[in-house]
Amino acid sequence: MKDAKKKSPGRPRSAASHQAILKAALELLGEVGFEAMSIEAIATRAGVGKTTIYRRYSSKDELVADAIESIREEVLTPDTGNLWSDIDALIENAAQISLTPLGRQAVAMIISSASSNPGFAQIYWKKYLQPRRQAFAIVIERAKSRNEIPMDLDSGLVFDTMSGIMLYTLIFSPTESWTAYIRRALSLLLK
Amino acid sequence: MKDAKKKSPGRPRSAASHQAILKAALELLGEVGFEAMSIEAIATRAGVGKTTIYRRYSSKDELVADAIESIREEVLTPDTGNLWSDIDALIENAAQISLTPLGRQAVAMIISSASSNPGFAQIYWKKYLQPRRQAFAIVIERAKSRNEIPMDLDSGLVFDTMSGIMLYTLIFSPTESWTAYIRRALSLLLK
DNA sequence: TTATTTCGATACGAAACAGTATCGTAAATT
DNA sequence: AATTTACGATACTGTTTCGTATCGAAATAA
Repeated sequence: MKDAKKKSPGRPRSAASHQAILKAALELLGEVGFEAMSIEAIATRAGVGKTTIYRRYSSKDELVADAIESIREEVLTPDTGNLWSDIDALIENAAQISLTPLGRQAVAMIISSASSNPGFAQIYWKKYLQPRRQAFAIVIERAKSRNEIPMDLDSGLVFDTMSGIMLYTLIFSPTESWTAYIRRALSLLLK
Repeated sequence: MKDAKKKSPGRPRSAASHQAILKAALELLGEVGFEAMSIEAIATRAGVGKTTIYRRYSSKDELVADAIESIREEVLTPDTGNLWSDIDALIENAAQISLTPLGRQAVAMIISSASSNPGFAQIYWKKYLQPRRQAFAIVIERAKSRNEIPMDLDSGLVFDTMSGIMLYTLIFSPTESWTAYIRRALSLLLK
């Protein structure tokens, strides 16, 4: 990737502008949502000409997909030696990512595009959820080897259920704290 | 409601037009989504003047909220004498409501408006989810009295978790059938 | 009948954006 | 130095939608 150094002549694309565009896009996504954000607004906020955006992306979908991609956090695979400590770490991590206007908007965008543009949900699944699902499987496997949970537990199913309750409580906030409620749901699954 | 008969003079509002507006709004919501649907498009499809819509609603939010409200299905409270038969009925019912473009769009709309307009999620919660949550509690209570499940099971938590996995699999379809996957998740919760 | 209100249709101004083109300048390769 | 490409700025056309206003016709109450 990076090895494909500068070969062609001419002024190279500005990395600074590129970053500014992605940053502005993410800010606006969190503030006004996907549909309401215009290319012009992104350009203005980024301090960049519209041309500079159109030179890189041919559609808003493309731009936003790239912007979301750019904030991919590293996948967490806690290993504290205790299942519930591991899980608490995962929940805490998820809270930091999801409980923001941007996180909510990203989720909303994925859902609304899921029916009209199934490919987008697929990308999100593959790039974001799948790695976390596998990391979760490792945590579960370790717990199995410590005899903390039954050997035949389907880690994928547990992960999906956990993701589901996280998503649900993202929209309909529980009366108790988000992390506590998630924890309680998981204890139901893993007891 | 209906008893508030015609009192004021003048031509009454056309019930037929009203229905046509709601129908057109729902169709468009399912086809193009909330943001992309215009008042003009709704009016055209309903065979109605824009004026007729603006006379009833002052914003698209208001119109769509009313349209969604109008399709409220009756709340199901199965009582087959067996917990899993009851649950299967509930899952089947949920599948018929949710697994449509319209259902998906409605969910997407609720989520995306949840961050900018928390009131909308509240309305949905109160009018749609809350009654179902209570109906589910009744089903669970009956199962408790039949000793099918532990007495201290938190039916609300189970309902929320079930709703969560339904929501999640609405977006990221499982490899096996939707209803089967939901059933499997529930068996994890209730075993 | 008369007054009142809604009906669908149409026109209108205002605003927001999309997407393209052009411009003079800046930064790179050859 | 010459060439090539990207830069930000600006202007422009075209489209879409909003929200309001106006119209003659229709429906209803007093």
